[in-house]
Amino acid sequence: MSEVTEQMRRHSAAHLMARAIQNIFDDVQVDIGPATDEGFYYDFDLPHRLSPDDFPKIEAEIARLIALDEPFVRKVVSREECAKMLEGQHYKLDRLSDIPEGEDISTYTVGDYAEMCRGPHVEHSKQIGVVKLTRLAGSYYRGDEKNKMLQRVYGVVARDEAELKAMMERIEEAKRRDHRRLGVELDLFHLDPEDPGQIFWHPKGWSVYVTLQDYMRRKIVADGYQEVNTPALMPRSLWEKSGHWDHYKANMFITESEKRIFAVKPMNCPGALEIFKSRMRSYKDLPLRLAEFGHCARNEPSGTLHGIMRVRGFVQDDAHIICTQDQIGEEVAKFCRLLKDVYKDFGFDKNLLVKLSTMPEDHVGDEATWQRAEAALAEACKACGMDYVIQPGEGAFYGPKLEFKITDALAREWQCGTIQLDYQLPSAERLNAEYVGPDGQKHHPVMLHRAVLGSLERFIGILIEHYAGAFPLWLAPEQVRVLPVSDKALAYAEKTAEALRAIGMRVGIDSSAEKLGAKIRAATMEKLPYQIVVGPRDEANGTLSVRSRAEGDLGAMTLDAFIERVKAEKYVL
RNA sequence: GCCAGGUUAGCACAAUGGUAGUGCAACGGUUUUGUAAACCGUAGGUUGGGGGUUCGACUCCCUUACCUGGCUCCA
Repeated sequence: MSEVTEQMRRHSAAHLMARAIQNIFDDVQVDIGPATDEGFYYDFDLPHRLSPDDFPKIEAEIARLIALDEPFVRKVVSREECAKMLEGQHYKLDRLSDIPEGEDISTYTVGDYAEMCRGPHVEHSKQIGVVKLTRLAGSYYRGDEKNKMLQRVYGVVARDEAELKAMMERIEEAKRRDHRRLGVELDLFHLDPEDPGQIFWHPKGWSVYVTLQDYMRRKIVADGYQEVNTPALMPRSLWEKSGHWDHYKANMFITESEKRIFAVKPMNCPGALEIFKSRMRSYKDLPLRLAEFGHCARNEPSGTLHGIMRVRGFVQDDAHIICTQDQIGEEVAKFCRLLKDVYKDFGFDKNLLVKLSTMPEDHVGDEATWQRAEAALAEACKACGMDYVIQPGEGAFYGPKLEFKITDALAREWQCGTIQLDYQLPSAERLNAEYVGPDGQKHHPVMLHRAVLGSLERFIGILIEHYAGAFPLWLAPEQVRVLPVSDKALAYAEKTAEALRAIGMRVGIDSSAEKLGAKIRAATMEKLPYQIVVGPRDEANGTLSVRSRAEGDLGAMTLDAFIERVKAEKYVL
């Protein structure tokens, strides 16, 4: 028999949990319970409202079932036999009807408990190990919010108590990296419960923000973009023409002035097209790459908000490329090169997940155009050596897209970069953007919506967790702090700080009355890249005593030597 | 928005129906300090908001806002 995989153990644990819950509670309807990357879950519908207080009882029952060490027995059955077995389990029966005619229907039986399941499973229940339930959640049947919400129980599986403990410690470590926690500890930003989803950036957090933004600005200017800025508040008439009023109104913040309705922009694209339309455009102007760090507001449902990663007010490193149909391929490839170049600077180029979303059922435009567009996206990925997975039918109704995803400290995926093809917005039905072609006729251009970092807010959230708050030198809000050993060294400390500020470094001085040890501890807790200790001895020798976050005490060196060091480390990227 | 669980001082947490505490941070004083926490003192709260039960509520019930974990959605 084949080896027992982690997936098999998790999936088998899910079966035993379903059995345990049915043993304990009455009138349990079971849905499905797959293994996940982390553990497993199972969805139930039962009159009893499950709570974490129920976990010990359920875990004990699962442990009892595991200890019985019963075999998991697979059997191929007829549709009728399976339906008979599932009598009264209407979610399961509904799932049974999904299985195409002619396909094998298998069941797994363990002890007195049988379930329709594709498998595979462990051979004996003891192979599962230790099961711990971790959390409880609601989940719509078949993932559709129109359906009933079921109760989902999540759990993890470990070989033994020691491995379980190690798993729990990993979760604790991830929590320590959580950007919401570090954001407060490092005094980067705060969120006000009275103003949900809006970020108050503190001096240090804003330093990271503008440093990142300036970096991105240099990158895009070098790549042929021009930066623009468009109004935050735009009139209803514009949103009606763009289609947002019909399709996006629920997510827009709407306001009124002198009987006219305005909306805070949820996207920058109409603004970019207004600029394009402000004068007659020639095919010689294309591609036109208009970048905008525009502040957008989206009224996201309260349940979706998450720290600074999912908010209601944010800025994307947004740009709109207005081009001809023929230019799409080259523009997408150019974008992918830029994205890869940028991600490399953060170490995100390696485990990057690229998703290509193709034509949905509900779409505009003919299929041939869609196919060409999808091919252009796929081609661009290949040209840059990026693997991608296809998400069939997940594209926007106006065009296919590429999404670039990064994983946070708690293993959640976040979409950062994206490039979306849009045939709709520039069309006559929408904002009616036109250029004069070589034939002297007017044509509608194609629009590419794209962002490399996604929203700056989300990207910074990911960076905080990625670096565990220890920003690389170029991004650190305070790159160096000078620590005078006492007031007597204060003048020399100030002179040193001035010299470093003169080369554009962000420098602080700890002039508090604390002892040196306490100053070092404080700077260390704040994760500063460099600390420079100065005292009478340094002043006499004309040196600095340097401490690096990565390497500890580096001993005495001259100011010039330190400057050489930070230049080599690229204190500006 | 939906399901579940939370909300106690700036932060991290305690107090299971009977006088709201501890640590760090803050503030004041003393100490002038050489590589991860000097010492002493002070102040800080209508226990998220509102309502109810009770002689008495941080504690029990209802309601509301927000947060957390998922689901749906999404940068």
